Amino acid sequence: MFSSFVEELRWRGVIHDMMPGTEELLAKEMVTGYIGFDPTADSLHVGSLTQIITLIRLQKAGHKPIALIGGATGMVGDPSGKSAERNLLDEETLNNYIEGIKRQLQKFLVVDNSPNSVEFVNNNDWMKGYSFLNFIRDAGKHITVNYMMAKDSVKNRLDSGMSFTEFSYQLLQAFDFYHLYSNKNCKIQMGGSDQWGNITSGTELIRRKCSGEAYALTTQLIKKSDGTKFGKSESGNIWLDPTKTSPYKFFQFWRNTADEDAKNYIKIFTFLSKEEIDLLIAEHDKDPGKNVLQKALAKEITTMVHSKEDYESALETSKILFDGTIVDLAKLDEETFLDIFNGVPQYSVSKQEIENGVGILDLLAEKTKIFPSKGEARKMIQGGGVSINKEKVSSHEALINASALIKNKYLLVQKGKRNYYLCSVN
RNA sequence: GGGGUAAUACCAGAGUGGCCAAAUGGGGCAGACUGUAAAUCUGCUGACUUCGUCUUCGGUGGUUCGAAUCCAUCUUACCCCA
Repeated sequence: MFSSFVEELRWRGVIHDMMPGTEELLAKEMVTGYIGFDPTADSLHVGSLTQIITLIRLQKAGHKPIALIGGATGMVGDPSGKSAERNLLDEETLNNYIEGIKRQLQKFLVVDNSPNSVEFVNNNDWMKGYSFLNFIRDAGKHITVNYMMAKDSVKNRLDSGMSFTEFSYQLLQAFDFYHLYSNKNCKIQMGGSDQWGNITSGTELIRRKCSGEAYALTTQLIKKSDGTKFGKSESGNIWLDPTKTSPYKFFQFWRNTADEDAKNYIKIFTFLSKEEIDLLIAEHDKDPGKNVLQKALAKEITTMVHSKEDYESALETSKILFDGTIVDLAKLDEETFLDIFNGVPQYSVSKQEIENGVGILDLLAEKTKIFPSKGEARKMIQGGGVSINKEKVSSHEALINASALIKNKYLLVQKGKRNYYLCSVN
């Protein structure tokens, strides 16, 4: 049963690199493996999802996952993949970040009584009381600067410069691995492909310090077919925290996956079986216009990250916003109506103003902040990009009055096809 | 330390006295087509309450009726010599 883990990752196409012997070890016994999450924000985003899922798969294969929160490493900053030195976070910010990330991880990785239950650790717990002098004697003595300099994360920065602080990062992370190896018999560290250098510093330290054998497995960087960065939307990062990215927007993010990407993502991000996925792909190929894969993706991931209810309401909202008519909207009772617009930006306008009739530009740019200026609102209207109550606004001189209100209270504004805003009057 | 070259909007990159809010490409936003895709085509892309007004071409000061463009100086970057 243990053998399935690497096999599973392989057909899902997520493996980037492995150290020789990794697969054999995983086939032989229950292995403890860890992945580190650095607190660089108060929430994880979809980019971290790959690693969370890898941990879950490890556990499903019968092994024991450890999720490490980088309370200590977060104080230093990982130079991997970074072209310039970063600013240090202050302690208060960092603590907020740590708490936020811990809460999220706990939602995905549930602790139970089984021998392979997930375990949470924070490297600050063993680093905070560890003196610099002891560290450079215990860990530093075993790793040469020459070895550290050979890492890409360092080499790439030799021209532009790099502080000693960031240079030390790989040794800190290596020490984490060593610590977990000797205290928790943790033999594998996993991570994104950019972590290879850091991870192998760890296996090296383990080998030199206690002649131990430890292993590394890294996952592919998630790519988009159009070459842009995965995990961003026009309005920024897609966060896992529902207050930062609403479940509706989260759902839409996956719903809008390109055809070429959907086939990969469904393997990478869902727990559907090979049979189920093959079926979905076959169905998708028959009629790509039906977006079978995108719908399945959005369903699986929204349900996992948020909840079944959130998925259903996002689906319902999408149906009404994209396929519904204004009549459908008006028919809903008020509670359902508001529910639908839960994830949509809202503005309120005074009743008085609407009753007197308000110019469309005033409404869009002044009464609300849907557009930053009248000029921009005008340009968008002239380009045919603004709709009110699903009807295209044809003139920037249009006047909005009470007769336009849905349910006597609401105005639905659309910027383009996919950006909705709700104005309520009171 | 000496010499050369450069700095233009989100990025790249033209422009070298008035026709310059500044070519072109990319990116972004929107429209058409479609499938809430892709590709393609079209429009917008310094700010502002249209006409029009205002602030921009590394900083500062100058020449001129008029400067992104000429001069001086400073800053920064790259290159060459030491």
